[in-house]
Amino acid sequence: MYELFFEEFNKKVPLTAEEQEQIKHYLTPKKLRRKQYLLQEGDVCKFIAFVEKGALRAYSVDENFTENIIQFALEGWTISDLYSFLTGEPAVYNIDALEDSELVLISKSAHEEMLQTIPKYETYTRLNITGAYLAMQRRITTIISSTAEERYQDFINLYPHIAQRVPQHMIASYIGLTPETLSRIRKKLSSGR
Amino acid sequence: MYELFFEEFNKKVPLTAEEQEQIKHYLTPKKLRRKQYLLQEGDVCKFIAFVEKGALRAYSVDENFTENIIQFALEGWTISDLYSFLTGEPAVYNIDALEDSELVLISKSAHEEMLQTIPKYETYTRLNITGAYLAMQRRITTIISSTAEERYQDFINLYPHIAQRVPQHMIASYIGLTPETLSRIRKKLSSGR
DNA sequence: CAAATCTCTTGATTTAAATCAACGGGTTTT
DNA sequence: AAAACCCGTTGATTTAAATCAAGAGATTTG
Repeated sequence: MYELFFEEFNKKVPLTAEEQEQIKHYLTPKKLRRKQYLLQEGDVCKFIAFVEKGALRAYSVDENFTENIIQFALEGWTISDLYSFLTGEPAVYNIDALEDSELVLISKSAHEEMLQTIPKYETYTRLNITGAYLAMQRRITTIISSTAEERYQDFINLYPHIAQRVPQHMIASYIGLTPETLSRIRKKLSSGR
Repeated sequence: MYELFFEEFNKKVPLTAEEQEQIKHYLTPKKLRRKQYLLQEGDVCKFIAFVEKGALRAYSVDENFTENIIQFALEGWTISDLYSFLTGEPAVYNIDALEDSELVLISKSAHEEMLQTIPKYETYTRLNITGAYLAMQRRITTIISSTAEERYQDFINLYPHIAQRVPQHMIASYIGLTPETLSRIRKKLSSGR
């Protein structure tokens, strides 16, 4: 249990066996069926979820019932409405499972206690958030300065594994396009380039 | 010296007088004239800069010599090409001063040594990057799901002080518009709403 | 297994924003 | 103080992407 979680943790900050045991006590496993919610808009986000298996997404829904995909999380990734988690404000995102999934949950109290008592957990947290920040900065740069076609290419290069598992219209949303536009871009790319 | 830096630090993580002294040894002051570069694309970013006074921007320049503004930093904010700083890769951004500015620089070695030896510095770093991450997520959400007009309104609400000090065409770039489009949006907003 | 729901595609049309171009007022710069 | 540059505005035109609409396979669900 928690194999992948600790594999990823050790990649960032190597742990002794004892430290690993200590951290285990703060973790909670959770299984989620496809289409089940982990979090709904308006609820307070009470955990950070690490994906051991499966795939999730975070998204908002606007006035016209259009879904805006904010984030995907496959195996080895972490997902949460971090703003809600940190501030206690109601979540602005929904998070649900795109496939049957297995998660490792870190509750708010577990998170805070580990930050206070396990220095390596703070380092782990810092490295995680730093990585997420850099990925997001890249995403903004791409969105602001690239055409639709370039954005799609960039996405495919960066996340080929996501492209294979996730419906196309969600990818369209993630890169800020309508499904129709993405369909046409793909057609163009596949045919005469 | 370093008044604002420590004011902001203490807001996030309260320091004793001794800790403050200890940290001071790792800091370097730097003055920058308007239009001077702090960092040029291609150089390795060797510091994190905290703005005591003045205003800076980070931006890239594309094939058509168009500037893409990635970030503004006024008093109390931090600016850097974090990817370059952390990995040692050449910077993809330029950073220069929009006004005569006074900075506090933290070199890479100072940063790493403080992370190792001063737990409160790691906490400070974690909180900083977390805040930057949340701000960036908000920015992405706005860009992906809002019209040009909404993006501008959002910017004005969030950063009224930047809007007052920075040329309009840079704000246009920051929110992903051409200067002409922003000019027209402003006209529309100021007249008949 | 039939119905319902998803998902992607294609076509026609509209629309928001970019592009191209020119101008006038400011502000540096020399 | 003249020249050069920077900045915002406005107009005409183009273009990329959105919207509206319909249909055809897949897949899920009852």
